[in-house]
Amino acid sequence: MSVTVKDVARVAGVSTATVSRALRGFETVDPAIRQHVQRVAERLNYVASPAAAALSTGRAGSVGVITPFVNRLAFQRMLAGIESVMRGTEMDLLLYCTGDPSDPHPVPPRKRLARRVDGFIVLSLALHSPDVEEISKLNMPVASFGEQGPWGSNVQVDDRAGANTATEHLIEQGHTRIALIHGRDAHDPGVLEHQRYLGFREAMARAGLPVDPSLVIPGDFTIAGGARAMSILLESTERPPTGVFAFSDEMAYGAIRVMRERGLAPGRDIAMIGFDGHETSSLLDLSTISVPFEEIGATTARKLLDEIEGVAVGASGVTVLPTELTVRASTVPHPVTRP
Amino acid sequence: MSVTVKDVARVAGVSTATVSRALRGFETVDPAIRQHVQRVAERLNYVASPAAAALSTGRAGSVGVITPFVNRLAFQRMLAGIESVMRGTEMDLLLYCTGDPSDPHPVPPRKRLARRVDGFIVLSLALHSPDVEEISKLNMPVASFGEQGPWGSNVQVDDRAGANTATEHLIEQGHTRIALIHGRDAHDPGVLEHQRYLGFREAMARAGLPVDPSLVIPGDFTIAGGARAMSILLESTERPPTGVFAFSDEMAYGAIRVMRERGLAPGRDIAMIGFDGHETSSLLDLSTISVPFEEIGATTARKLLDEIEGVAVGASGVTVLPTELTVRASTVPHPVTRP
DNA sequence: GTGAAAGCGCTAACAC
DNA sequence: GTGTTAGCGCTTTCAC
Repeated sequence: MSVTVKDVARVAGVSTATVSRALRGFETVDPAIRQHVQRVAERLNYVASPAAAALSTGRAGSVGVITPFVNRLAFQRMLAGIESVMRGTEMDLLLYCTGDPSDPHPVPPRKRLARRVDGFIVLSLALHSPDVEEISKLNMPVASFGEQGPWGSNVQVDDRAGANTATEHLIEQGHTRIALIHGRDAHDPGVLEHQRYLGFREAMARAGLPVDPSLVIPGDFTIAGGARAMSILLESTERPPTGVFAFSDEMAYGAIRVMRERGLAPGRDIAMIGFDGHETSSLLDLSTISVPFEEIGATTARKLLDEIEGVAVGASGVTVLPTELTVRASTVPHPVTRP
Repeated sequence: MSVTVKDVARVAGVSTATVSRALRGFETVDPAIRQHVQRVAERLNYVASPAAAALSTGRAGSVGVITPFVNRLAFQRMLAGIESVMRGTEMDLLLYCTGDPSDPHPVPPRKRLARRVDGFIVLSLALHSPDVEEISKLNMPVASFGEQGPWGSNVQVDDRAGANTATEHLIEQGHTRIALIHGRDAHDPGVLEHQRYLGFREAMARAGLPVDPSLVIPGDFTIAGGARAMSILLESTERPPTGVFAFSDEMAYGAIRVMRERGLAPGRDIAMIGFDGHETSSLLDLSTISVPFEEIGATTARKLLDEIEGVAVGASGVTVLPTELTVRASTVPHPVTRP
């Protein structure tokens, strides 16, 4: 079918073993021969079959990225970071979408994941999701972003502190009636966003402010969901909030849209702060907690590679990356002449 | 190391061939035996080694997505579409970033791509890029979005018509001094955006309007690039344009940011229209040409699968997806009471 | 330093 | 229908 080691060996006048060694740059090969073999391989346009190599070595030569969502800005930014690291590697990048609660996965994850890769990068999977269990059963190198699972390597941001800061910021601006747009089940301790919820509650408690349950609305982490949440806040609440903290910039976008549709201006009528720090948020003058997602992706990827290489067997530990409060006009309407 | 066909065969009391056939649901296996084998495999937690299967069948069991950029909204949306199709498949999804002019790829693409996948989804690669050549040399199933390469299956949007419509829209609003923020080399016929450029020129010509070269600025398809372009338009031009057409929403975002920083409002002071129709554009009241990227991704993926299955050998042809003009306040400032 | 040969785990002829 | 057997293309002992 295509050119194999044998062909290269024959043409180069050496054994297949030597070809294999030469092409992988082993020191134990006579430099002259190595060069010769490489040249022949080049000329023959030889590329080793990854499948055969994988079968023989037991290493797949690739890593898998597992995430519940591909259509979120945070994912895109993490993927960019991962890609930038993997690019310098010989390894392939596989993408697995799973854990999306709305998808009753037809193919059981284990079957998809096992044996195909040398390790996994797990992004933002809920801790108690069945997939997490499957993955850890696979007993392979794993590096994750989000809550630390039953594996060693993990990257986090201090969601709790970030949420705390965001809430404090609203409080400092004089708001006492603060609404929360969370994702799905912020109250559930097994869920990623729970940390943010804790941070929110803490800040409120510290300021002696009550958390009005009718002001805590799910927004599904999407723009549309954020819009729905804001509609609820504006309609079905007798007394609307004066400040809103959304657990993601995207939900804040939706909320802002709804506000505008009703002639309300973020920052002037209702203060709004998001979480994520996406680039588009600066255009909307949205205050937010900036999260270094690109760096998160890159760091997670590097950790996984270390684990695979055996550099950090078992655990390269937890890395906590900082978040940062970015203040814009949606919380602090500055007196800029804005025609 | 782990459980293999042999183990299953031994436990089930049949041959490895039967195991293989049973597990893949062949009709030629006694239903009772098939069930039995499946049960045993299940109990043993057996998962076939993809590497071995690939080596044996000559099929990799995966498809590769090739794109020059991962950090663009358009890519994310196409990827979401691709993923939604691949999810229903047994195939893996590999991601290759290449063709980014700023990256002197250290690993030659051919070596990365050959033999690893059963086919490629090629997104937005410039026609004359070396990668395109490499890919077609590989002689594998390919489905692409963008300009039609030397392969059969292709998905496009009518960029020319879209750009035409956008430009016409500005002209209809009474603009005669219209600036263009393109990506890199709109003049180069081998480049994707060239079609948009043609559409722009046509509309201008038809209206008898001149294309002022000093109003044609590259923006690199990024927010930052769009901002730079707008700065140039506002500063180094004696007479700024009254209307701006950006070849991507993202560049329009940057342009809008710069306008705002100078107290200018899109739609009121300068009309602005983008291209892509991303969700965030509605928040910025940005008029745009909406492109169905999710559908593009899904359609391209389906075409590739067809090619791989042999359903559409050689060429499933070209599919042109429609774009749509979305008018918002950045070009038609409606008299809405906007406090 | 290099070659011969035995796998890696699966599939596909071919024979029964 | 099912089993036997010969690979798929590479890597890797183990001799030399």
